[in-house]
Amino acid sequence: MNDMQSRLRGVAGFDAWIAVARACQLCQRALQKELDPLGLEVAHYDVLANVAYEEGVTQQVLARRLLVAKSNVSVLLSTLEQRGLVVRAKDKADARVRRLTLTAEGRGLVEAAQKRHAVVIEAMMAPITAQERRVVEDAMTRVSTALLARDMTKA
Amino acid sequence: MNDMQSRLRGVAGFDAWIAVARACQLCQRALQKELDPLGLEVAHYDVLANVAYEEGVTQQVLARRLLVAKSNVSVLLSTLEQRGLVVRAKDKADARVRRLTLTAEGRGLVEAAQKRHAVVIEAMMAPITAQERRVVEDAMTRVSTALLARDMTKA
DNA sequence: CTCGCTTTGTTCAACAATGAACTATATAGT
DNA sequence: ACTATATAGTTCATTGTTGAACAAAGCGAG
Repeated sequence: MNDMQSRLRGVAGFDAWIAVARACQLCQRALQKELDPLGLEVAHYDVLANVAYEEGVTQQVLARRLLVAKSNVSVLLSTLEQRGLVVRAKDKADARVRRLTLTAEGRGLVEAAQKRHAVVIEAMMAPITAQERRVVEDAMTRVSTALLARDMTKA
Repeated sequence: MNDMQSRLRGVAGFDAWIAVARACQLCQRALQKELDPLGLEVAHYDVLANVAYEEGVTQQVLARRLLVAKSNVSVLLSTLEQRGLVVRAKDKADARVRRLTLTAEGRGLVEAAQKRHAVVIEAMMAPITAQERRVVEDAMTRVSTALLARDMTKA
């Protein structure tokens, strides 16, 4: 799916999709490279950035947002907690849920990471006009909706 | 990077990019689900589809196209060869390279898979106009170029 | 109250992808 | 020719991600 000139040439939108998938893959790598000096994996950064955005978020919500398995979130958070970047606090109302917050160190790191993330985004979006960005965002949002609507995403 | 409402709100193009990444992730899942009945992983399908497109392609070229490690291509092909879908033939001119071709069974399978792939692409692209598709393809191509140009992708 | 059913999070075994080290062939410079 | 360097492919140890099974806590209907 990443690829490729693999050819479904007849299918409308195929070439467009290949371009999207390719750009995505390359962006992932670029971001990883940018985060390397911070000793941060993209997966860890994703978690931190989301906790930064919404302090007190739960792991389930995080998993759904990031589109990763909740077991994975659990493991990622164990690491981040051990590194002293995140705190898992028991919710008072519901003893099942853990509310996630950043430590001061975590906040510092995520801010540094976001600066680097911004560099990547700006560099790769530079050749795209504001209008194009709007079209892309709009179109991709509808693609996601279409995929979710048909429930093409889960067993 | 997949995510998220994680917020670099100030950065132009960030939201657009999030939409792209999310759509990508969802598409990946949708395709996998569609290929499940054929007993085919997306990674294997990617390889088969590329060999179908260019018979006689080499593993290195394949790896570069698919943006995966060549060691991975090697393993994937071992599996596919054992399943009788692909043949690795020694090149006569250069004894290092293996030329890849599909068996009759491989061709049959990849055609079936492509039909299913087409279903996914068509479903998700349905709500996007032809003009939008052009904009998206064009924009994403430039994004890839920008990322490659700065060599933001490799150590 | 309590018997099911759902939800949150964890653990674990299986597996897929990676980078590094390696073999073997080929090519270029002297 | 001869060494050095580059390329094609494989192998292997490591790592990240997943799904299934699980424990613990809440919820809802009788």
